[in-house]
Amino acid sequence: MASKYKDFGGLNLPKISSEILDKWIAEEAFEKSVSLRQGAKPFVFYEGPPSANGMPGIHHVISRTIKDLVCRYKTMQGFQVKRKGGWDTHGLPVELGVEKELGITKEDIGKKITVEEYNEKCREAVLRFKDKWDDVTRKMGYWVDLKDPYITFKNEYIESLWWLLKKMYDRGLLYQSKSIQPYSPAAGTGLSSHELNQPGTYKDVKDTSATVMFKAVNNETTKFLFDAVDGNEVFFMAWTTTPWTLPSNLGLTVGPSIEYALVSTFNPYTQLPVNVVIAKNLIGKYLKAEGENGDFAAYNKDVKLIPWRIVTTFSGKDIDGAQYEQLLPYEANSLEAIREITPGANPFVVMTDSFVTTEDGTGIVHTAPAFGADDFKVGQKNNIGILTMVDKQGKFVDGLGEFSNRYVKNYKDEADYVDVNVDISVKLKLENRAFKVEKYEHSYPHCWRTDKPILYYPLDAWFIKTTALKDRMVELNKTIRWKPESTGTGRFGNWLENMVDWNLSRSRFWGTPLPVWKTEDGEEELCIGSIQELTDNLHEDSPIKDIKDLHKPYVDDVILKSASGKPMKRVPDLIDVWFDSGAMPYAQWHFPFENKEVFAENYPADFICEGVDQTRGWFYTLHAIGSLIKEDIEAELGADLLARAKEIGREIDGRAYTTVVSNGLVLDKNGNKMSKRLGNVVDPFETIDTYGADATRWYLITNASPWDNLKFDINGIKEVQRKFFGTLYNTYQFFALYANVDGFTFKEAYIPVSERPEIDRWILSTLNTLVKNVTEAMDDYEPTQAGRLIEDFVGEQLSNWYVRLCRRRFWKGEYEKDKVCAYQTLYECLETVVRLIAPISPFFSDAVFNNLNEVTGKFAAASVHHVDFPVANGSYIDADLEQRMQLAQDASSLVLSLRKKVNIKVRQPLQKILVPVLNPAMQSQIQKIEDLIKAEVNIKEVEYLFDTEGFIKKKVKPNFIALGKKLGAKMKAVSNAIAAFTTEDIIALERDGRINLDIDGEILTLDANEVDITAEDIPGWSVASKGSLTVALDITITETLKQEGDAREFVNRVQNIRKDSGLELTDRIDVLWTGGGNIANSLNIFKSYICTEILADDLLYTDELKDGTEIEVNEAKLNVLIKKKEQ
RNA sequence: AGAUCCGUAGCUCAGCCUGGUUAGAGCACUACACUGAUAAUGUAGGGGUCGCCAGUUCAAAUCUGGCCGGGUCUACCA
Repeated sequence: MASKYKDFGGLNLPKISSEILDKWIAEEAFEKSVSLRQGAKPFVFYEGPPSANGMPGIHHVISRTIKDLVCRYKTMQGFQVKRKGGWDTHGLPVELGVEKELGITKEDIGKKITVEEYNEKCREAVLRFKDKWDDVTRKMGYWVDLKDPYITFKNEYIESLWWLLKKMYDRGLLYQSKSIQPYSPAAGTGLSSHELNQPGTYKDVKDTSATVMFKAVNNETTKFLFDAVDGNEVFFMAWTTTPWTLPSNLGLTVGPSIEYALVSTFNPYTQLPVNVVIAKNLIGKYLKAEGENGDFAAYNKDVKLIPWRIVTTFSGKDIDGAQYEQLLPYEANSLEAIREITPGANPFVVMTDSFVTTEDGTGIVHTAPAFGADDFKVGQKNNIGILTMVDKQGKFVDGLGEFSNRYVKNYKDEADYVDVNVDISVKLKLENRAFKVEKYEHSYPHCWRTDKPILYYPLDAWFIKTTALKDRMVELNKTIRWKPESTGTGRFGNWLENMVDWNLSRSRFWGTPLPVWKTEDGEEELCIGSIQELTDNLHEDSPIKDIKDLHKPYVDDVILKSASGKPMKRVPDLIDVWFDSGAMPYAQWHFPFENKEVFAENYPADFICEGVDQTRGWFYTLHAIGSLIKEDIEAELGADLLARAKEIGREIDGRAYTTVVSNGLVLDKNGNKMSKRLGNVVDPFETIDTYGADATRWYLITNASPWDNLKFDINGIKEVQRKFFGTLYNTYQFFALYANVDGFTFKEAYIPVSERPEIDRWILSTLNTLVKNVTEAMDDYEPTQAGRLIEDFVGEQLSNWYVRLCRRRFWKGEYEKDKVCAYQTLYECLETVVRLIAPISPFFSDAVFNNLNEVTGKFAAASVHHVDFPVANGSYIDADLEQRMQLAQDASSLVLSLRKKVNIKVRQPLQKILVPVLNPAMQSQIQKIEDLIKAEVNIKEVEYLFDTEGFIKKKVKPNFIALGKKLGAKMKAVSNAIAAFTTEDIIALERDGRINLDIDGEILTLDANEVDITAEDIPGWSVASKGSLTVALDITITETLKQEGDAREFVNRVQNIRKDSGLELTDRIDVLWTGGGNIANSLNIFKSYICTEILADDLLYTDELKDGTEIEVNEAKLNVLIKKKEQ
């Protein structure tokens, strides 16, 4: 055990962190923090697996700080908190990274590079930055098990996923269907709705939009239109922001009850007279109101104002079934081609559907069934067929004339890309088929990885029928504690309400294979739920009999045998990577193949935390899988394990987690999102290395609630470092300095708090109030509040008041009871504070804790993270005491401000202050802290004024809270009456306890406790007041006071000389002085006082002094020489 | 378009749930002090139409409605 408290020798948080980190690693502090709680109730935390194929950013630090502080807090509260780390390893981010690195595209896989080699590359790439991640994890002080993480590409992990999928399959919750899916040509894969819902996918882009004219066919339905325009051409106008879908157009959709108009006008591009059909209230979007019924005859290309008139109006259902001529006929989209795909299809008709609105465009929707979910639906209903004139790489197919093989968007980043949408529009303009072409800004979804616009595309896909369990998911969500609550009820709740089935399949290479095998004719199908099942169903011709790796391409070589003996091949799809992470509660333990007991103890999670962007990501997939799989989990665990789980507080009800914290984004200091593009990304390593993990974490947590977006400003960290850690550091250093001098090691018996001085009892009361409040805040997952409370305590109460007022107790006098009280009290404060801050600030707290504990040995623990969180001792809390200390602080502040006003420095003693007391309780409160005030502001006495003669001028204000309820509407009048009170009125009110008021002829009785009476002024005195406290200062400086002031000034100068000369605190000195003029007398009178203060054995006047130091005391010049006495 | 959060001093934030006296802190700035904790500290000062407009109320930063601005998310939006 050390005998001295260690001197930090300067506040270097990064250095402290790295020393503590070394110590943790050497002592396996993390592992111990878990093993020490063996047998305790578990607090279950799930780590959302990051993908280690990119560098960690500062935004990863905030959620990990929250995760860490909660886990540390719960550990200190006595729970056992295992934290298994994890890595998300599959999916698009990895694949695209590899593609980029190898300079290949999806099409090259299997050609230029084998799938085997490609997947091997992915496997290598996926943990490329694992070291960096582990490094940031360690450096930021995030305790998570890095040695035994779950990794989603492991066979065991995949096997668990297969088990889950099989269970869903058996329940009919996994099915195949063709549907219009968001598809990323650049990535070559379909996207799920939650991938589409990643932040940043919807972007405002300017696209070429075209309002095009479909030429109507004159028949029974449209006859009334043609008749109205004397048999001239009639066009249906439709608007599109995706002209590339026009070759795939097969229909037009109108709203059945929308009012349409047939308008005669001119085509602005060709100046030809045209008759167009458009929703009546959208005419204004295309034609100026002033042009209505304009002069048709005078129109030519130089006339700006196009004349138009409404020929007739009708409703959408009137043109239901109307036919039109194909807009862009080519070989590939001919009627024959259409009917080859969809026999009996009847395209190019006008249909009705309720999804049509008149908010945009023309009220007539160009319908290409392949490229929109609504289009597909309405197209199927009306059997118009389906045309997919764009291939999976995002380019037009052959047989589309000049547009064949052109990319519909710039998917290849071609420098000389010419927008085919513009070319289509130009062509239509020339053909008198375009009415308006313009750039249109709208928000359009983009692939979350490639940043390229997605398109909607008909795909075969496998779905999980989440909608079947919607009610359960909604109900369960109501029992999950969300921080902040609104994310759960609002963002997540709404999402659940509007859920669609989970599009699970992905046509990529590196991922968990969908474990479904089919016969070639598609008649027989088998879903595999384990490796055992796979081997049990092997076909004798299967080239692979003993599978080593469940990934492609090996898994695709496995041929299974159907019930009827036919060979079965696996469907080519992989599954959504979000299923990987959403299944981690089960797969991390290789459940149910292994670890059933461990799983039972660790399901569901008590707490998870990720960024708000995970709401529709991980939070959703965890919740969905949990809800879907509940019965299977119960069945698998069996009654015994379920009962055991319940004993330790685990309840399996379908929830995968019971509390979820979703933190906001980290923005740059100007409030912009951090992005590589803007170059405003903050490097966590740099930040942590420069300012230390403690200051960084403290800043991230206390600056704003975690769910508010954080404007990250490095100056904020500097401030935290200086104000909070600097103050705490100083307080510790102060303690260590004197405790080392006096040899305080807490070996004396604990002095009962009741026997300690008032100020000790006060700080301990405040400390325990703090503990109580911090515990409440932490229990409520409000670390920001907890941190701010601690900051206030350390900065204001402990350092700035307790230590400042108590300094003399530490350096003066003998080592006796009062001093021991002071040491014990300050020690307890420090030790408690470091335990309170340990969850947020794990390094510095541990350093201070160790420094303290190594001397006192009060805890048999090597780390603050192995001890218990402080528990508030209610018997220490004394509200009266805290209140009167507040009075003392206020009174001192008032006196200091008065001194400032009259320019009398604090070192100059003054005789007294006057405090008017309004009631005996107030006097008694102040009397108890009188000595503190006197010492703090350097005055001799406090005089209480009981005003019965009207000496004190008083002010009265209504107590609005009390009176408001009673008076209601009369409040204003009464308030005015009170404001007009004379001093006599107030005296009468105080004396009688009530007064009658005449309010508009009505007599009201006003009770004394319905008003607040304060002393406002003491005539002839300089006063200051705050709240009900008023203080007057006697500024008369008598000769004695002046002499004492001189003596104090002198002491101060000598102390400075002592310090400058490098004397130890305890060194004794002799002092020679000369000069002094009119203060010489003061020094003689206060000689013994001075000697005590400066530890001088003698203070001698001499006529002449060489080598002295010249000083000035209250304008008198002296020369002083101090001599250190040898011991 | 809908949901949600945010809008209070130059900056970062309290206060709002539960309406009530003169709306508070810290940072920054200015001035003056203080200095056996000194990479500290105190006092004072400037700086606010509490985003805007209505409503409820005796009383609104606080409650209600609407609007504006910003962020995030959702959306079949052609």
